[in-house]
Amino acid sequence: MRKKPRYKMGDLQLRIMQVLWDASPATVAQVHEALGAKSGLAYTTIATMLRKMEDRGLVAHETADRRFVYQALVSESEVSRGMANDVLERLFEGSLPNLVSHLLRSREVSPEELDRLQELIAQKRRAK
Amino acid sequence: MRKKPRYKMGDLQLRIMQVLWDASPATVAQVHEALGAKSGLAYTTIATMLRKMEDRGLVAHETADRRFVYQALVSESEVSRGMANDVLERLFEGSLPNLVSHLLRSREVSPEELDRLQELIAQKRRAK
DNA sequence: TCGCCAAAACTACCTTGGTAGTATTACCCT
DNA sequence: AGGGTAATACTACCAAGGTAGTTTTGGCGA
Repeated sequence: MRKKPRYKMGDLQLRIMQVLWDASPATVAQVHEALGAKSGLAYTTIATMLRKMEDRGLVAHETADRRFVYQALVSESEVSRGMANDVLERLFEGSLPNLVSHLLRSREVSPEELDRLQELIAQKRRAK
Repeated sequence: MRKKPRYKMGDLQLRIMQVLWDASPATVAQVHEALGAKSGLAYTTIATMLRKMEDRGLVAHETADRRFVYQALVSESEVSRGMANDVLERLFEGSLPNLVSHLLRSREVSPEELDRLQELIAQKRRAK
């Protein structure tokens, strides 16, 4: 059986996933294109990475027209949840307020963001 | 010169840092003790790891009484900030509300936590 | 049919984290 | 002084992420 693919991944892998998340099935060339511009990575680097990611169950490919078309197997949502929860557990004792408190102290937060946060809380409260 | 130590670290490294954060200067044995109980790691594993971490500038040691006494060089705060901001930037476009929204949807949040969150927002608003 | 070309396959190498065995050292006790 | 012992130093390995060159393959156009 397919084991749960670890949401944990490196930087390049995440960048690749992001490409796949918004340009759903994509060829190696397309992924390379989407990243390569600024990153200056070789085509083969992307191809190798995609193959490794397929081994880990993060993506899958099918062949079309003699070239591989890759597709994400894990959703952005799962990965985000995984990584966010990970930080939460590893550093903030699983407490969302602890995390938020830290972040409010250490970064700029616009009034609009505060509004949105407040709205989110209120909403959650209502949903309870 | 000593370059900015990357807050990014693996699991064991973080666990070791956590020990150092709350038992400030500690010998290898003490760190091992603090972790070893459940983890079953070899003494030398901890020693090796600490040496590697010293190379990366995460910790420093001095010798006392023929053994190394280690001390964290980066604060929990810095590391937390670093890792939290990292997730924020990499996955939530740097938007705290996006992160919170995601987390509120994907995990249990007690009423007390909601209270605390609300309080944090209000407080931040006042401080503005 | 033959060769070119693009894409995939294979191979290789480096770094870092993790894990630990073995060797060395140095102090202290008898 | 000699030996034991506890700590560090050294060495080795493995896995995964990252990076990319080289080889193979297969289809297509001349």
